[in-house]
Amino acid sequence: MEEAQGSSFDQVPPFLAKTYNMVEDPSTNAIVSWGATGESFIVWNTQDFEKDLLPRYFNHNNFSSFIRQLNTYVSGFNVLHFMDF
Amino acid sequence: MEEAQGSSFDQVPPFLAKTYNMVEDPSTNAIVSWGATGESFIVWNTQDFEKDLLPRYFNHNNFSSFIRQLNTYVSGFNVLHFMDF
DNA sequence: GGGAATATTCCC
DNA sequence: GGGAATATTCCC
Repeated sequence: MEEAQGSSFDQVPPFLAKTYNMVEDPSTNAIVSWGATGESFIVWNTQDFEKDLLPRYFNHNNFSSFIRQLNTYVSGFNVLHFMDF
Repeated sequence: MEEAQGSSFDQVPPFLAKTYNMVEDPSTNAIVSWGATGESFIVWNTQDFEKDLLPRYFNHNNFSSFIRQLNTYVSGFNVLHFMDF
């Protein structure tokens, strides 16, 4: 074995690890959750997502800032759906 | 007159304008205030400064992050004093 | 969407 | 202290 220490998350950029954890957390599935195939995630409540969830993981509560950085990592991918009420 | 619009603060980097306003505010003089000559500022209570004041102006509450950026603007200057209790 | 400016963190 | 990586904002 070459690398023995740390989880595989150590090699994932912080932004992606945080986003994964944020979507993964079952306690917030009413706000954001994985899509049916697990290849997308769905923001069910944009207001709660940006004002409540984002600041738990990031230093801001702006949806657009989240999208800006998401685009730097997954540009061109169809990884998220939005839902507004 | 060349430039007619906006205050002179428009030309000041955001970090310096925020820092100026933060120090200038008389209501927080117990936490941070100008030094006697007005050429320095004094942090009287580091805990309150970083946990209460910084987040009002910046996206963090870390003293070291504040100092890091201060150094990019005023490197080599003797502009602040610290006081710990 | 993304380039660029600025901010924040991380680490030496 | 500050270089570099990353994050956040600003603006097109």
